[in-house]
Amino acid sequence: MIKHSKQRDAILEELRSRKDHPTAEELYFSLKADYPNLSLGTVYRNLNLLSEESIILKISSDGADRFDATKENHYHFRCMECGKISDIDFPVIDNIENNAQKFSDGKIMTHELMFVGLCKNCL
Amino acid sequence: MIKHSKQRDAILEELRSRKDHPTAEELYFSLKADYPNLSLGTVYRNLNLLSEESIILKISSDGADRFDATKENHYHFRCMECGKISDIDFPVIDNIENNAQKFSDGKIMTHELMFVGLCKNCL
DNA sequence: ATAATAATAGTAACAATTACTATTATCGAT
DNA sequence: ATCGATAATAGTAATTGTTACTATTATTAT
Repeated sequence: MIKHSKQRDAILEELRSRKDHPTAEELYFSLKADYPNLSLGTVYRNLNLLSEESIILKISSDGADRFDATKENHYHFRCMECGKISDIDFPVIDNIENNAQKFSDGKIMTHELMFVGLCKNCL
Repeated sequence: MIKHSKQRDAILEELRSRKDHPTAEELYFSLKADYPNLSLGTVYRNLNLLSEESIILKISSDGADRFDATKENHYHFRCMECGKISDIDFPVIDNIENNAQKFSDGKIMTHELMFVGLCKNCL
């Protein structure tokens, strides 16, 4: 049975308020101001819990995992220099999972598209 | 100046001989039979070196990074249950980087497409 | 063959994440 | 509202994946 917690609410709210895709540690430091005795483990535990529930998205990349509060599928851009990940407004490719299904003997359920290059800052 | 090494050759050869996408540790144990005093650090160092040279591809995912000897762009399938990554023979989407470029203020250089679901084994 | 130096093995250090444990907060039943 | 059961937390320790360090070995140009 899952109980409410102020910390979890705050973590989700903070993540939703940001358009970047922060790491657990970045969220932790942002929240530390309002919740001085928040624990980093709590941030990790809740982010994992929320991503298991598909309420948020976990993005694995070089270095620390990043998190994204947007639930509808959308695509990302990663800077190969600084590692920052941002959304890209490229329209989601319709039906691609059905098309890909014929090439797989597993069951395709979703897809992730990452564009990679150099961000404005690093150029 | 870059010098030859038996270890590097063996690592690349082993990676090329496999159609899965092993982790550094998996490669290390495979090679250990033929190179009993191979060091895990050597495997990591060479895999990083080879991926910086774009001779191989590093795939970051949940848990340990995985490596792929195929240089031309192609797509992958990740099992959300066991984490294994395999190739999928879906045709590479032509021109997608140019199309995406208009949605980005950075410089898009490549793209990565990952299908996610359940593999045959885990179904 | 020699000298310069890149690469290695082995180990220590590090960073990101998870596990553990005693305490606290939540929530349903009274 | 209080109580009891237990989920969640804070704080810390442990684990995992990876990189850094150092003395030794291997490679290559001369």
